[in-house]
Amino acid sequence: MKKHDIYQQILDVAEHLTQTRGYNAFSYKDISAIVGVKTSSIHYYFPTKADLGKAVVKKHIDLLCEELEQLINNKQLSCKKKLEKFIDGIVAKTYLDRQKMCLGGMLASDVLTLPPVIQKEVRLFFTRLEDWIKRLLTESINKNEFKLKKNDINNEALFIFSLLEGALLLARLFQDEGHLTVARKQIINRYCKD
Amino acid sequence: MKKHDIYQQILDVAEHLTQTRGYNAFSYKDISAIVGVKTSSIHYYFPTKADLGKAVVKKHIDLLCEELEQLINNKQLSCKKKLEKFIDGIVAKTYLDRQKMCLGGMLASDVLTLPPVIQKEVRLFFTRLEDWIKRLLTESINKNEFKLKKNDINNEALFIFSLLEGALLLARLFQDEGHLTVARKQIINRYCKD
DNA sequence: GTCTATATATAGATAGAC
DNA sequence: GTCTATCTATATATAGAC
Repeated sequence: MKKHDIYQQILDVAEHLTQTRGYNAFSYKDISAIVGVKTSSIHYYFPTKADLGKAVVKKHIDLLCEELEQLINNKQLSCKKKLEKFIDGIVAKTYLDRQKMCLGGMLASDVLTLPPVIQKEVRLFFTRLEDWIKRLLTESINKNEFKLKKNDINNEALFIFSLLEGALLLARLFQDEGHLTVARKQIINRYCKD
Repeated sequence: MKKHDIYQQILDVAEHLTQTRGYNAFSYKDISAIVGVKTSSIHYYFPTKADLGKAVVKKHIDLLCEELEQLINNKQLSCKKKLEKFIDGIVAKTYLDRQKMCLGGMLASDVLTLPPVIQKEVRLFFTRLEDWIKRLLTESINKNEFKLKKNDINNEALFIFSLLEGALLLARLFQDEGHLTVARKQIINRYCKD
């Protein structure tokens, strides 16, 4: 049962504004101007801005996790290929798409000003992504693909996301994809020298 | 010739609010409540918020660069020690100090909403820091300390700052210093295995 | 320099007609 | 569902008295 079109449009616009301007730097009026409905109509779908913000992150997580599930289950691909596609997918949906920042990273920087319900969703966003990476790294060990010890998996996940978030942030600031290509190479070469 | 005490207090409070809440999430009223002067008095020192924001970054850069200049000129220290002190200094002044975010990183996430004059200062912030790191890496090559090629210096600087900014962002989100200890170890071990 | 008072704009949100 | 109209709060900013 698909929600109303306007509902989805509002979500999409709010997502885009969050990723470009940040949660505290867009208003219902901004959405109104783009979608073409009055702000009171937005309140009909999302009574408060916290409701809207929460829905944005939830939808974002669901879509992303669905894609990642397909990727990790693809039997045709090596772990290296999966890791490459993971990184390339993120870059394609952020920096390369109108210089958006990562939704989670954007909200992370505003974390102290966010309604608690959104804070929780942001942490969930990264927890889900980190869990995915840990599954991939585990698979790579079992298949003898990556040079890596089981004990290191947790720290490697922290490393990968720290590097990616920072690279996305700085690539956007300087409008320079270099940060991202460097980060990509560092991550890939780290586990597979061949 | 030292500026008035209130002037400095306003700057300090604005700096702190920027690093914790972000540029768009604090107001003159917030500063007023902490410093104990009316908002109109703040306008006396900083006519517009853009003036205030610019002054905050400028002062921040100046102080930081002064410290870094002393550090790099210290003949007693190895390059490894200098790099360690660089990282530890940043962490001490951000995450360990009331869970502040890096000033540059915080403003970088808001970059599309900032007055152009502040955008320029934020880029300068990172340019200055990257220049310092490049000088250190060059010194380390000349002294045969780090395993590193001259051609790699630019990319290594991008790598270091991406990793640090991302680690600061995620450490704060999860209130977990682990991201920072992992980042520190990755950077140090990268250049000196001993 | 600091204050009171005020101007102007915008924010999130609600009531009620259609 | 969408609108008009309105409310209340807050933002940045200015004028002018002290």
